[in-house]
Amino acid sequence: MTAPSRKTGAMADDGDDLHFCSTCAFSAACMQSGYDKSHLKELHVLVEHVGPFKEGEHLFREGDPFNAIAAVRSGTVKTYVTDANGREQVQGFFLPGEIIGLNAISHSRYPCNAVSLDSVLLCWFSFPTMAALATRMPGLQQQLFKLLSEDIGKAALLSGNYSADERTAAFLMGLSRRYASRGFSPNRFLLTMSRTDIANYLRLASESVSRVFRRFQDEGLLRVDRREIEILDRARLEELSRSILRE
Amino acid sequence: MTAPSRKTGAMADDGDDLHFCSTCAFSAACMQSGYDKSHLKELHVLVEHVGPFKEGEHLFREGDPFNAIAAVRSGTVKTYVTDANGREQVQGFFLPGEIIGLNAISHSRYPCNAVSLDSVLLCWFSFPTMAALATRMPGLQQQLFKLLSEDIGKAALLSGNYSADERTAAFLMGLSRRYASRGFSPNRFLLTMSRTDIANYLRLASESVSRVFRRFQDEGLLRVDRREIEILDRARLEELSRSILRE
DNA sequence: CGCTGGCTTGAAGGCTTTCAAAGGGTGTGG
DNA sequence: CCACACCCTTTGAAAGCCTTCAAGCCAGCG
Repeated sequence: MTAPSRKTGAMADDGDDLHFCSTCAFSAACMQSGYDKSHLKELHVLVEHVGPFKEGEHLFREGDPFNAIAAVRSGTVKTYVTDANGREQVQGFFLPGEIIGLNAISHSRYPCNAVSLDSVLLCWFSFPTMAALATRMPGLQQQLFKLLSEDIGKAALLSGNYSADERTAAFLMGLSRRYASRGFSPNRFLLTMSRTDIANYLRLASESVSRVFRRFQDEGLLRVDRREIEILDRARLEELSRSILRE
Repeated sequence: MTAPSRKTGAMADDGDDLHFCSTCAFSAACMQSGYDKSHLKELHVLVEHVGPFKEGEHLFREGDPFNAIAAVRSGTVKTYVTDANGREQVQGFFLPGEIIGLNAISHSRYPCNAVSLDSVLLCWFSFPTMAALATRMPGLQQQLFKLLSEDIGKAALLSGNYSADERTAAFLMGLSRRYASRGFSPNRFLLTMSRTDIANYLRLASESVSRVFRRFQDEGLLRVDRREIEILDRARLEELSRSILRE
């Protein structure tokens, strides 16, 4: 699967008039044959390219009226809620090609905050428009069902009572796989989030994340230099994360 | 919202030829006006009533080919997976009117086991058929999106690092509300699952569940007699579960 | 050069688990 | 109808893992 023709500059990799970014979660629905150009065009027309958002800028906040889902085009997005004690609970990190806002469909408002961790570009899809189009494009409907269903499973993953080691390993292997599927190295990547963010996501104290990283490094599983990660013993990390990722 | 006409006997409360059980999660899509009888009939025709399943009987197992979702008509269903260490991880309990199998849509196979905790009757919906019908019934499509989206949120609820007290309180208040919405007493109900099941769901040791129940009783929050629960201090339990249930 | 904020490291404490054993229903067989 | 066994549940005590608290470290930056 080769990338579509690209433009250069800040708004790059947004595909041309009749093609979508190859990394987008909707690409399967868009690029498959069987639909005529008019359908493709309809889907394309409902996309609104927005950004760039600067680091720390919010894409939406809890309680904002919901009307659209978003595909990350570049950068990383963190979603989170603030609990009764004022503590931040990170719900997820979204890499390019991944979809934000699916958990808002059942409400009329976004149930969480979304903030950019670096420079972020988005494709914004009006959800009512997309749902209407889905009634005429079974492939699109199917893709939406699939994305929604996947997120149910993802949310269940970290709910187990796993050890700090298992959680951390699963987090790293998860990132590794997702980067790999975008064509990046699975064994060397940069963490775009802080230790605190990772800890809030894994439901650990940030000190615990530090300690696990340190120990993983001492045991030769990986190399950590600030936010730079290198996987050294993939097999062992897979083993540790097996119970969470269910391969 | 009154119940539809009912029959007596084992297969009771399945509605008549043109009405669905009023407690079913699809009732909103079915009973709303705006659809003519033929649509209702189509939806009704794709339903297959099955059961009763006896306690401990499996509705499906992890790895079984997926082709249908199910609405619980009566009884309680538990879904679970077995992790790498052979430990059971309970994913959820499903009361009458609730839908099982939504997390299977993204796979071709069920990603978990489903077992009945008591005598269970089901409405079985062929998912391909339902999806096809949804392209002609926007209300049905919307309802499916909504149910899927809700489940994402539900799965995220218990993933926080909450205390045993908060988890237990949230579990009880959650059950209370769900029973209440079905027309049962919110303050007195029977637990259909064992302490072990509750513990596996809440990610606690079963001993911890016992201890919390005991302490809640000593503090006058509730009365526990084996599987019989009576809520005595609803305000305090709501308070405890607030951070999980988010109001 | 010193400040700031994120990260790391150490030690003490707490909540939950684990291990162990007793209690109490339920069902079966005598 | 009673006795016994089985299993779920409850209770107690010790251990473990992670958190909390506290302080030091390091890179980036004004």
